[in-house]
Amino acid sequence: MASYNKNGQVNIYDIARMANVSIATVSRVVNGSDKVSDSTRKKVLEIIEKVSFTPNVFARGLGLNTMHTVGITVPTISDMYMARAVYYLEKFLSKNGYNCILGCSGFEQDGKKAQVDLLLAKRIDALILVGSTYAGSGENIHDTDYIREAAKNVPVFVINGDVTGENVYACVCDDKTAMYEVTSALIKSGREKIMFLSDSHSYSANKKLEGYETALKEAKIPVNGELKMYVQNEIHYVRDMLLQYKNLSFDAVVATDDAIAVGVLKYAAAKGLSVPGDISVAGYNNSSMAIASEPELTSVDNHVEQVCFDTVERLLKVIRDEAKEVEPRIMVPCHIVKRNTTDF
Amino acid sequence: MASYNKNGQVNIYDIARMANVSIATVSRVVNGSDKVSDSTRKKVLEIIEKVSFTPNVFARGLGLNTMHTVGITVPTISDMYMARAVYYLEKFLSKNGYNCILGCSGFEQDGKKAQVDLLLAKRIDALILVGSTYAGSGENIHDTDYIREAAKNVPVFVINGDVTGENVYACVCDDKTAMYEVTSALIKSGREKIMFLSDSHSYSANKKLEGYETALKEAKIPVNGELKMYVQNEIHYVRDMLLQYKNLSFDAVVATDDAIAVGVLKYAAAKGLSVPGDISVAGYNNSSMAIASEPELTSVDNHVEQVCFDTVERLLKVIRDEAKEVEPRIMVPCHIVKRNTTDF
DNA sequence: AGTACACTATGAAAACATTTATGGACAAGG
DNA sequence: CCTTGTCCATAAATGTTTTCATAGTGTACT
Repeated sequence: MASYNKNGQVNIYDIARMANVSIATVSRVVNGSDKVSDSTRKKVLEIIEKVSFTPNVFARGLGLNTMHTVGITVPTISDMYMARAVYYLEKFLSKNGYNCILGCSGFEQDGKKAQVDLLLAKRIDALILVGSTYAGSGENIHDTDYIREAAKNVPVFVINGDVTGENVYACVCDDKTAMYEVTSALIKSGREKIMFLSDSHSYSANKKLEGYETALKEAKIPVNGELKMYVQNEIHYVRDMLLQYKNLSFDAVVATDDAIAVGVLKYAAAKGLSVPGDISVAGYNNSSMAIASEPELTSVDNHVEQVCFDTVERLLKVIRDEAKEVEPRIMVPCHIVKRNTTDF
Repeated sequence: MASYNKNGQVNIYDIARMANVSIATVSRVVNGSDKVSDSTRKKVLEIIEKVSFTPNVFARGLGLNTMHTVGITVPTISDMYMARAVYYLEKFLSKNGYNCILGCSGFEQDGKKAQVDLLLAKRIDALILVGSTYAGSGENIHDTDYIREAAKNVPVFVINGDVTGENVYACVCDDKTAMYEVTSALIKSGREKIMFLSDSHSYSANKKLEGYETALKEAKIPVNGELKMYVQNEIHYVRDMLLQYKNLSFDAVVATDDAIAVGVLKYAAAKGLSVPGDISVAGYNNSSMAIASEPELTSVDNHVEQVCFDTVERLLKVIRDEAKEVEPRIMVPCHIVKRNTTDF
């Protein structure tokens, strides 16, 4: 009985005709809003069910100027931390009726900007940027103007980044405190030559460095530049790099990611050093690698789930025009997961 | 100079007025199509650039009945294999002007169906389902009718699943051959009591089982049901489970995922068994765990990148109405990455 | 009882911003 | 003068939401 249009889909006119009502009434029924008599509502719903009518999102988007979609950009999803973040964001958002459109921007500034523009063109309701708001990995240059530019159109939520501005909100892990605590624990357990291995100059990485240095200073241990190194976030790269040094002397390592820490374990194994006896090692992110390695890795859990949950919660508030109630910046604590590569 | 409409956005009428042309001409310029004189095109483009006009996707979607979007469903993205798949799919699709809308369905049938319906309602141009088309993880029941139902609306592409039907296309890894080769290699290196550890009854897992059994039969080794076990895909679970058995005798293990294999390594370490001396172990998926473990894990690389690339390539063909040219089902070979947990 | 009034349920039509089919103006070539 | 081709404008079509208007119904006041 349903007459189909050019696209072969039932539309609101078909429903209206079949139910002997106007399209306005059908629309009201579909949107659950307003006052419609129970009998009419029932009649319309039955027909909608029978011909399985789904309102056209484009037309709806045109009318409402929104499609209940949020954009998520990550540098890459091929990284356990990012993957988990996307997983939780999607989970919480879809639970609230929002779809996620995903963009992997790469680590370059150009890619990120392009990705953001692409998402904005889709008329998303909000934008979430996960991590790495800095440009490049070796440079300390960063340009976040394009983010503030984007914020003129939609609220922007940054996870583990340091952008601020009108209509941009941030949620960060307290990486500084976590790294301070790890380093302090190592010092208390008798370590003095603690190496800091990082894979980037990102906001998070810099906070971790601050925590590390604060702990050293507090213990009156001079900060030794030679013990601070930037490496690729790759197990074998780290192992091989450390093996090249002849006169490197250290008795502990704090790393900004588990892969780096595992690289140190491989180095220790190659040199015949015992862990945590000769060298204590602490990783970061509490990834699956932390329990795959031998010995199993002490690591920092940065509560991705919590961060994502808080972000989505605030995002929904902002979208619902309760922006005054949401803080522009919140911080979530981390916690240390003690395993077998440290003796604290 | 630009006059803004209710939503504060420049529209095609504004451009038309400023350029002294009709909106049809602006549309033609924007879409690059048709014949427009160079002078007009230039004039219009300049104005578009100046006021940074972006066509409204909703209106465009309404007119074209497409928004250049494809839906991707995965059971979870919090799994390295899935995460990498999504990464590559997004990469190849966005390179071709398509956006991805992501849905994590969970492993339950209901969730999957709901997720698919949600995506269809968004009028996606195609749907990609990654892995696990089976229901549950312990049951062999599967209902793929909802997928064929979805295929009535959009082309469906299944990665590592066994659905077939009108308008559904599949791309699978040759897991059977890979597992056959791993098992054969273990047999040739002198192993006889080879255990098969799997985490699911998915299509892939079943293919792996077939390969395993084929290799045994070919070598005239009887298939021992006790050596075939289903476990959780979790390192410590596997270790603890194996430790519970008193009289379990095996000299090799093939696993359907690296995490399971690493669990076996942990078991061996706890029992004081040498790997690969006393027990040879082979993992699957060649994840980051494979090089994090000690010794490093022999594993199977199933070429996610290739699978995703092929899928997107065929998807684009189908969307461009070249469906006759694309095969409904293709298979991509895997390859074994030899490391230190096997002596072949 | 009659009238004014409020309120409910519903319909008509405008608005949303595009694409595209149709056809017209104009120029060039026979 | 007729034909052909190029460039472009007019208008229809796409499928909703929402504002405004109105018919109908019940209520209170005179």
